Amino acid sequence: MTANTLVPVFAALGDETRWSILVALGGGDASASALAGRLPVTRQAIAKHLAVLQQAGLVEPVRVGRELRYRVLGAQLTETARRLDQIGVEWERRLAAIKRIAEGL
Amino acid sequence: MTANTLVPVFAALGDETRWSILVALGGGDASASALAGRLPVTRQAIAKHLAVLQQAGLVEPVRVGRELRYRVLGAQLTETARRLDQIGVEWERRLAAIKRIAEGL
DNA sequence: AGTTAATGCAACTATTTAGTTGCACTAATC
DNA sequence: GATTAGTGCAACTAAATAGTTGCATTAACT
Repeated sequence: MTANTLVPVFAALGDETRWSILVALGGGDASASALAGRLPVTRQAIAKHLAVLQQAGLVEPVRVGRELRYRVLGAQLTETARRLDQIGVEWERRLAAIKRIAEGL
Repeated sequence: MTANTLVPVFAALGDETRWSILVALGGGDASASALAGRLPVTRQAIAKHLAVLQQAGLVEPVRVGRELRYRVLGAQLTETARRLDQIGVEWERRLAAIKRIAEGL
């Protein structure tokens, strides 16, 4: 499921408007049209952002009648966090190792 | 120290070239010139990327003689991961709450 | 069936950004 | 002191991206 490459996820999260969309979605779901009513951008702009978010696996479409709603996938956020943490820890470990060598141990 | 707003950090991490720079730095430190020898981009491009990474608090400059080296701050990565995880968990919690309501409980 | 409200697609603009080349400056080193 | 290796700054190009408007289409509801 989450055989995701990290970079597009970070790229998706690196935009203020997309965060405001995620926040507007909250724990529920909403369509691009509905979101356009709450945010200061057009529906089409929101639709593009939702496409980016979906591509990154951060959001999932749900058909409800004639409207296409989206909901946030919190699991993808925690999964990304897990991997990022692992990378960070690894970096600290390597840095510590190098420091040890530099100190002539 | 890490009174960072998350968005610039994600934006910084949302670029393949910047990851290759982080990887090239590894646990050690290197100057823009040194990195230019290992990566398929010019020194100036790398310098700009390093500026972005520094702005995001992901990298730290270290003066060594006449050269300006940079080293990865793994702590910032783990800190970011911590906050991202928290957000993800919160989202799942809210989603679960809404589901409970939807199921008429 | 006709109207309405939603989505989908396309073209266009403006801004940002990744990358380049070129040059001036400065600090080591021989 | 001359050379060399490194940084800093500036101008420029090309590509990506955020945003817009406009129109066609389609599905729900009276």
